[in-house]
Amino acid sequence: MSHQRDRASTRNAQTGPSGLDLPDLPEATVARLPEYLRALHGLAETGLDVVSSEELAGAAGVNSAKLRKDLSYLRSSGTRGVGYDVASLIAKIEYVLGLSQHRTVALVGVGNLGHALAGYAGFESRGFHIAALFDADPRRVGERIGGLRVHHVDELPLVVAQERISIAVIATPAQAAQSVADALVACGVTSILNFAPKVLNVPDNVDVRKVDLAIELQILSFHEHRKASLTALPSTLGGVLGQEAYGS
Amino acid sequence: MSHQRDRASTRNAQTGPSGLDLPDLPEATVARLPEYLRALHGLAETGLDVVSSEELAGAAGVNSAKLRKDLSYLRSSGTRGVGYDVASLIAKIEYVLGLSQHRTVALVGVGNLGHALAGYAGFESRGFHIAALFDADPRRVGERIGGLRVHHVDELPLVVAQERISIAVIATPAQAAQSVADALVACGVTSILNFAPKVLNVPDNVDVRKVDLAIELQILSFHEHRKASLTALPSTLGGVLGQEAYGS
DNA sequence: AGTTGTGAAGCCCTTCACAGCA
DNA sequence: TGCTGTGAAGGGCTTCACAACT
Repeated sequence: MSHQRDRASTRNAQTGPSGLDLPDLPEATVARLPEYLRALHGLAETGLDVVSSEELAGAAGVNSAKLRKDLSYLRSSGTRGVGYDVASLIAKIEYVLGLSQHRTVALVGVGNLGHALAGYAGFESRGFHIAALFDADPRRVGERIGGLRVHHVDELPLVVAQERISIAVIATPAQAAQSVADALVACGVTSILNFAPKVLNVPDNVDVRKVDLAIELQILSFHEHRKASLTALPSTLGGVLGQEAYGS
Repeated sequence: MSHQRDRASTRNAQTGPSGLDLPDLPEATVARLPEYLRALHGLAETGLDVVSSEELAGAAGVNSAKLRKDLSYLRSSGTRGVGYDVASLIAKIEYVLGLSQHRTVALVGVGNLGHALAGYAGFESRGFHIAALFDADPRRVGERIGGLRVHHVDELPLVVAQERISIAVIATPAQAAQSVADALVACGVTSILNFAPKVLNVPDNVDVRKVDLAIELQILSFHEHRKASLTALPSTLGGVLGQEAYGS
């Protein structure tokens, strides 16, 4: 009965003692906020400081009604007739996503893929600090990658506690993934990004997101297959489908 | 007005001239078929040759009603009172996903991430063959990665035609992604897997799927933030939430 | 007896269309 | 006048619960 990111809608607005005040966001909205954030940073760089829902939606690749509804959950503060203030919208989204503090991340498995993730600049620039690397292979332990020493997985409890890590990335082979997840959970890690092609079994208080590269290609393959079977049709409108021009 | 994987439900069942016969699948189902396939291969390796919806659903991390409904779209042929034949279900899903033929893939951008993707064994083992590598950096052109020579992007049209490539992976920096996508589309590529943190603008007949690693972490960060604000509550049931045991 | 296949109900999310406000 | 914020309608997906079948 694993759940693997199915839980919907965050619980009701809660006002914590520390002035915390997180609104009740649909999961679909949460998944889009990072896209808006990325688009906003792009717009901010161009010097723009107010943006309409139409513009921002365009930059984020969604439709504007959806964007407005999403932002409305953030006790949004656009100005009617004008638009949204770019800087304060960035601040609000970063706050909601918990990015006001840079978050430290552990990465387990520095093989082919893990090695690349360890060096991926996009993490540091977008709110995350990879603070520790681990591998089970003794030959890899001690290796230095981008200024970080690779620890043996046995050191997980120690390092995770020291660095106050709550998010981990698993980039191990499939057969090692579950035991690594168990170890991480035992150390108190409560969020896992899993690149191993394996369903992870974790307690309900732990969030797992998965990225399976082959699955993404297989989904595309399906659509290729479908498109091929459509164009192979004798004389339907199949051939014309999807040949419109594309916009700005 | 970009779309970026929004199109729903595949069009109605079409029986092509070549005996093709693709059912009308909800997009959500398409996205899960690869998970079932992965689970089935795992079960096949253990020697199992019939599996119930309950077992398979467990292995794939979904609930059994959903699995049965998904399979029912494939003019499914389970046997009531018994289960599904593993081998023939594998064959059927592979057929529907268009994996009966190995698909050739181009990879553009052999930097940090692209380099890792080029060497990722999971592609070859799950129906895909990376047939060509490209980069815009002249210093990288000519380099050999896993037996493949890196081409300059200018050679895209030539090589894509030669190798009959219809799927491409973009692993370039964000600012190069759109022009690479344009070039790919011009060569006739109709499916793109995009790792660059940038919304791509493509014609409607081209499918794009995106993987943004930082976004995945940001979504997890939100949940960390939320969990933290819950446990900070004075004395609600916040603390107890998600402390149940977890199953098989 | 056991498991699949599926109508029906419900939920979540998207989209529309416009009232409300600057 | 122009753009946001949102009620209401609509669509797709999930889940339930059981009839159908082996």
